[in-house]
Amino acid sequence: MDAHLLHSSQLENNSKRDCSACPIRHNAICSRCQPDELNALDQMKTYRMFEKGEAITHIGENMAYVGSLVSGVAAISKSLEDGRKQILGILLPSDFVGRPGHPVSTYDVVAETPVEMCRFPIASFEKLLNQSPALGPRLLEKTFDELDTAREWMLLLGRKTAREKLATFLHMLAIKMTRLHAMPIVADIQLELPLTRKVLSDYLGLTMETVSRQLSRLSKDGIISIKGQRQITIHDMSALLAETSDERSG
Amino acid sequence: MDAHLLHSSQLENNSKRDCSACPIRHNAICSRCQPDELNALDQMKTYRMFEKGEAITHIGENMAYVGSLVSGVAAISKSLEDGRKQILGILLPSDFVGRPGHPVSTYDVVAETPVEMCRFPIASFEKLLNQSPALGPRLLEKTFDELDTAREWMLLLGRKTAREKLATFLHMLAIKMTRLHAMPIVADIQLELPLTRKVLSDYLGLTMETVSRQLSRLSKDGIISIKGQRQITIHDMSALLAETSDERSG
DNA sequence: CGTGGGTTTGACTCAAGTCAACCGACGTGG
DNA sequence: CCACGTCGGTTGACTTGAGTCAAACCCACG
Repeated sequence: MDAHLLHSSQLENNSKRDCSACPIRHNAICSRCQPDELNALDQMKTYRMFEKGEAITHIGENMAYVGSLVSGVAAISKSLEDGRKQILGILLPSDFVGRPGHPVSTYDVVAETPVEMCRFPIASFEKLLNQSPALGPRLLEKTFDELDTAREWMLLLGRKTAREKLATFLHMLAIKMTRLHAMPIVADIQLELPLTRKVLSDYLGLTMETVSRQLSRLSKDGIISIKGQRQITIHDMSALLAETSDERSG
Repeated sequence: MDAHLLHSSQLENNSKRDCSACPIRHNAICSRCQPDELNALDQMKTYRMFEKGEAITHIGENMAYVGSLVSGVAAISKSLEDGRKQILGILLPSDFVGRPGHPVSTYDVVAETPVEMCRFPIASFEKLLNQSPALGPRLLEKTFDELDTAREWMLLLGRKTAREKLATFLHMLAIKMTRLHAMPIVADIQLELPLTRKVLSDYLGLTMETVSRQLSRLSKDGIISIKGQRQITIHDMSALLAETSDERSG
């Protein structure tokens, strides 16, 4: 804890990582920026680490920063008064956090693994947003993408069975992984589950136990197999797709 | 009702309604436009009526237009292969339809009442979007608002009970109505349900029967009363809020 | 090798879905 | 003017999928 915090503050102090070497350079909010805009962002950026389980922001907080996730995984969530929790989105590297113009956060955002963020003071960012011709359109595009993802999930949460939810999640994860690693879609895709059963259940609107049971059933049915608690192999992508009940799969 | 339809089809033929007299002028995508931009929009706009039940767009369609809803109510939805349907959002006057830059629709959008739209050819609109300093930020703001709404609904769909869902819907509707009509929040708020039980069930991720039962129960519990099938009176807003289980209500 | 967090599995419960009958308002046509 | 059909809504009886509670399990780690 202390060691880690020390590490973060080191990063915070010395780091002026070169944007051109940035791993999320071509996908993040800055991806369309010309050298002059990139330079302006470079001036105002600072890096910050969040450890696993740490809150990046929480409901009602007045955010001083917006920014991009550089590495790690974070979850956006909301809860009911008795603690029932729903994960509203998973943030991956290059995803944007914060809403320019609305500094008060409407969500909890928590690091699910160690997370590194590239942050901009919200006021400075808003100012640049009003001038830059590249920043606004990119943010709009990213926001539309998030809206599409959220609505896809609404269909899952409102209308899919537990088995369909798991199948959809695994299928989506497999597609993301193969795209990311530019792998061919073949038989026996190997996945490393980045989430615990509990987190997964909060993402799918289920309980831990139901997630566990449905994974077992998919395994018994030969569609996937499970090694340990995090290694999943998909044997039959088209069978998995069929289990999602999505329109396009029929 | 008939008068309204007549009025609208007249509009379709002759219409070049003056933007300054437009009922959604101060809320729609154009709300921040200066006279010159407004003029450009005015040049490219056409009005179109959709009758109740008619598709405004459907999944996979290549949209020729984007635009604003001027009057009526429409529903955005997605379905599974066996017909299970989830409503992803309700469109009210001043709401925007379409995604500039992505002409292929990812949703079904259906008129739930007679709907009037103010439409812009998508290519022309995109061009203007790149030049106008007012259009982009407003669209971004509207998209963020929709994202917030969608995520609020994800919590409802994933984690709330049937009773909580109904309470949340009624509470939200009451807030909207009182805001819209600038009414004080007092006891006995009268609502006219704009949706059938079936549509409501597709919005809340329930069946028609469950919606009906929960409304009856809320009525028996004295929180609301139901006159006919569309007139609902809320007797106790704070009791209703308590039934939502939302964080802020506790 | 113990200890503990994450996970699996079983037995039971219950909220919501399914299936079906019925109700009541409305519009149409004999 | 009444009979009829339709459509949306309500209610009841029954079923079921997912939740709850609890015990056992399995590595991973110190």
